[in-house]
Amino acid sequence: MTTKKEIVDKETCPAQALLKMLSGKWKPEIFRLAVKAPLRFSSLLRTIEGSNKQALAVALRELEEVNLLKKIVIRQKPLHIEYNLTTKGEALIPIFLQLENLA
Amino acid sequence: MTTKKEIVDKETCPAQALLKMLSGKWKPEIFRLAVKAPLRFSSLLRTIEGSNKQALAVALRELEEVNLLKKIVIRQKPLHIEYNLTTKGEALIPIFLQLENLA
DNA sequence: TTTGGTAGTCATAATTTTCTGACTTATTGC
DNA sequence: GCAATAAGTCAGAAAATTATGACTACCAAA
Repeated sequence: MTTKKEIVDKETCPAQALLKMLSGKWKPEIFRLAVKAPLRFSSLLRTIEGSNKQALAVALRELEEVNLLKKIVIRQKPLHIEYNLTTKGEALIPIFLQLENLA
Repeated sequence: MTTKKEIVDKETCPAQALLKMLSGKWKPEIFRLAVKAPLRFSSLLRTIEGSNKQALAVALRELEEVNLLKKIVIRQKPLHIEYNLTTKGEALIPIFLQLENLA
């Protein structure tokens, strides 16, 4: 059974881990857009107002490192790269949706 | 029925709101400790290694502002102030616990 | 009305994050 | 090989966040 103990155990606390994974100015927004559709670097740059290449590159890399996004290289006319939610990323969606019901 | 649409709607996105409410160096840890027991300023200062008055004061005020903590003034021998989770704060616990099951 | 304890505030300094703009790599088609 | 396009990297500058240490507010008991 799951108890309050777990949320209180510093080393394992999953909430702290999640907050860390999604910390930073752009990661939440990138994750949110990834729920909608696969991401492309250049369109992300156009879509996310006020962002810049460096910011997005770092955020995408970090989201990849924590296994929320996966990078897919598509060898085509001009090089294409797509970022998709991983299984772990998808698993967050129903949890986040529950936040709807908070006052 | 709850759909992906909601997590994708920028203005209302509850996940973004939550991440914002708990952003910053100390807020996650303060929230975590508040799950265990009511908080007192001075003991928090002793407990959270590396923190300082300013940091904690700001974090506590912000957690209060978003209605995750409530402040209770206890008029006693020396002034006492307690911070407790609000109903909204309590409501987050079961949601956070589900994060246990993520890879 | 002074003392002692808790709970802070405030201005400034240090640190961390983020931004800007120039430069690099990779691939395809000519 | 050379140009064009996508996807970046990098160093230095700017901005935002966090830390430090001195100071203040409040209350109760003596």
